[in-house]
Amino acid sequence: MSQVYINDFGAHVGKEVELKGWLYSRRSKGKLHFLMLRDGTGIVQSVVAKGEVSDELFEQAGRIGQESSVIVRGVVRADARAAGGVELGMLDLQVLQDVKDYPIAHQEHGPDFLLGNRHLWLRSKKQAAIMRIRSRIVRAIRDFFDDRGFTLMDAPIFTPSACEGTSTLFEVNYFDEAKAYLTQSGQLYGEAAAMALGKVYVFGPVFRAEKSKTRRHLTEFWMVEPEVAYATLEDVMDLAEGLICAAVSAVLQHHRQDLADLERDVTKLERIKAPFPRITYEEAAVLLEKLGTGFVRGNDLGAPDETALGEHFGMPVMVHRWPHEVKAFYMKRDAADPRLALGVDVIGPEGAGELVGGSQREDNLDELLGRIHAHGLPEEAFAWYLDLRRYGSVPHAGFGLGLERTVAWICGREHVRECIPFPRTLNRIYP
RNA sequence: UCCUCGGUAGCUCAGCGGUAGAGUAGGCGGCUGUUAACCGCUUGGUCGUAGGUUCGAAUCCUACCCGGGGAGCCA
Repeated sequence: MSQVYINDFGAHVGKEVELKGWLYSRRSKGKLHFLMLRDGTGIVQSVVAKGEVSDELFEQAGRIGQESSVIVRGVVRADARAAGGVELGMLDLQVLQDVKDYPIAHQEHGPDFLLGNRHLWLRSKKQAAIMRIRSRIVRAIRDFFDDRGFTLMDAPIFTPSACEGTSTLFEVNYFDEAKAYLTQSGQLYGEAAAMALGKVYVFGPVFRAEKSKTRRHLTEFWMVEPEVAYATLEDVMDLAEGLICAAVSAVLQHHRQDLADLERDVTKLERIKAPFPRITYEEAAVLLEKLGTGFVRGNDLGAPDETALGEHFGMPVMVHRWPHEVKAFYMKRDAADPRLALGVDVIGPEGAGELVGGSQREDNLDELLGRIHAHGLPEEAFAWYLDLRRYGSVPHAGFGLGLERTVAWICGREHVRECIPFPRTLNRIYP
């Protein structure tokens, strides 16, 4: 007899199966034990009745501790009294390891405790659901780009200098003489790749040594960064819109149970459909002044501003054409108004914050050189990047989407640190 | 870096000058359909650390350490 996974139990009603997993929890009632078993694909109730199995097995089923590893043989049966509609009538129990004093109980725990026990916390129902959804979103992202003829062009993690010249970087020794930095963005390399392959995307971890400790920040997180030759700002706004819709729809299609376990209000996800509202920074400013968030015109959007915009539209909203002062040096200016940069932020609803930041890139060599100097950046570090404007420069654009923020939004989680297997934050590098 | 809140049993917390508490987890016993099961009993503590005030400090004061949330910056 072969192993059957819990998420396939529905197709095995009436059959004898073998479940290989762990004891999630137990409720006992005299001559009846209800063992909640998990195997990584779900949780199912297994029922053991005294008299139907050996006394020894019954006693053992009532004694083993939470997270004991077990192989259970039994008959799958439909029963409305069981959560999920099916349960396993236990016939035999093999205990690989009987566990005592598993640290994480089925009760509220504080974040410090849970994060310190992240290696175990991942076993809990909601955390497992988030990880499955994260995996699905990654797959949806890759499918989205692969299906559109993009080439995956991963950027280096070690870089000789800052990509954007703004964030604080993690410094590492690169053998004896050189210093290297952990990348904060693959974008500049993505631009080189786009000049070679046309449509590309970079997908990997990035690192920020900012001393940020908020529910939206990690020091190590994943970002997908498409870059498209001959594309305009409007082109990549379409692309970002399509990407977000694809991710949401893939999760809705494949993860109803996980969303239910997370108590996610799916009606809010079901109405995420293109087109997303597109407003200029100026229009956003007028709206924010009306909403009274304390927004100061000319500044970047603060977290309360982003939340207010998200709530106002109930949909990801694309804010484009920003004052160039608040945006990065590589963004192209708007020909219609040179005070504006051709950048776009996609702000998620429900307090998700900035999911995407993108722009049309400056493709003129002299403009870009001037911008690098104006920002006080070392020209020599950008020599290769400037070459892209010397040899066949073309209009091009791209964006970066923060994976954990997207996962947090779709899963309805408050903290991005629940949305990556092992989060790295300002105060935490363990486990 | 700044602002703010907190650190008491394995965990979640109450206690806020006068004998260290509850729930939960763990242990023992009971219960044939439980859904965070329930009922009875029970083990479990350098009250973050170091000073200080006081007859007496978990409680008040000071410093430090650790963590949460937020600002700035960003995805």
